[in-house]
Amino acid sequence: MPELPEVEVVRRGLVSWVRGRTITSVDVLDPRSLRRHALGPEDFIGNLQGTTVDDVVRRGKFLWMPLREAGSAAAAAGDAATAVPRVALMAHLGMSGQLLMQDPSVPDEKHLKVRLRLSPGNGMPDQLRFVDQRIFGGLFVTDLVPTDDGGPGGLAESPRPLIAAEAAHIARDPLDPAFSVELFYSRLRKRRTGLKRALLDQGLVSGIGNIYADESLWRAGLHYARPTDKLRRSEAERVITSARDVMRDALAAGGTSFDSLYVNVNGASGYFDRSLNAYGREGQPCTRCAAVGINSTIRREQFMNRSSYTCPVCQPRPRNGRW
DNA sequence: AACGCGACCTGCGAGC
DNA sequence: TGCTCGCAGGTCGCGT
Repeated sequence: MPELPEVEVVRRGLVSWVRGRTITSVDVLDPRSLRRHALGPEDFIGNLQGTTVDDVVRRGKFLWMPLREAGSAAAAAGDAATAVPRVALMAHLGMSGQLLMQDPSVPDEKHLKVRLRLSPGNGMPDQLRFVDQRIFGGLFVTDLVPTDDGGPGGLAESPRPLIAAEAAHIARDPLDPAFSVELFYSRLRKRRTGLKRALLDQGLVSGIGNIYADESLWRAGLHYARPTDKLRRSEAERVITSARDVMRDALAAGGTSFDSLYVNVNGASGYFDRSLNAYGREGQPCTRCAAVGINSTIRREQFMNRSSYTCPVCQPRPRNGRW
């Protein structure tokens, strides 16, 4: 479930099932899914067993669960205020990762990689399973670190002062209430690259992948090759507003899924694929052009070794000297 | 800096 | 029935 809306669908599903539950045991069925956990499966398992899931947090496409240690001094003293989680179970879904809540009676999925057994929870499923066909995703335990990514024009970190270390290098995403267009624009203007490459750069704005980059650019009526250092402030604002709108709409539809690989924690697919205007629509009419009687078809081009979909009429390619 | 690649993987459909 | 090829919602790290 790759881009932001799909990861957020998972986060929302997960939080009601796992918050407050204790991880009783862990099965690592394929250590390749722990590639980013440097100390290996035993360490991974040891770090998780006996901890309690405090929350489920997301930034961009990274998802993590801050963990409370059962045996910590603060917890033993009953001092909830100081029992602040210091570590988190991090998940990145990559291209094909899934987090599924399953009853123990459900047979193992073909690509089941890691199984977490949880303390009993009022009839809720007792297993959290990480399933990943292509193994580009993974799980690992990491520290929670303070981050200062407000910067000029940025806002102070309000809801979550701590960020999982491996997600500290990425920027806020457009659905983050503290996302700053001002900061985005000032960073964007310093880049000398094309707009789509910038949108896909998680250090500049996170959560946007190939689908939502194309959809955001289409909504904003901007071409992917528009040079970032010459972009107008109004255009930068428009593409971010478009990204936010399209991702909110996608979220409301349960995300985008073309097949059973992209499902929520209960295994259900979203239906935003029906609302896509550019991505995957090669040869089909541009809906915006059609609405005003213009005949235009969506074009597919290779860009950054992947497909880009644009309308040649309402997203004109930049020409030298213009813009 | 920025970019172009290859690496990491499995599976599916198209075409022969 | 096979085979090869191209393609897929991502990220990281290496060269230049």
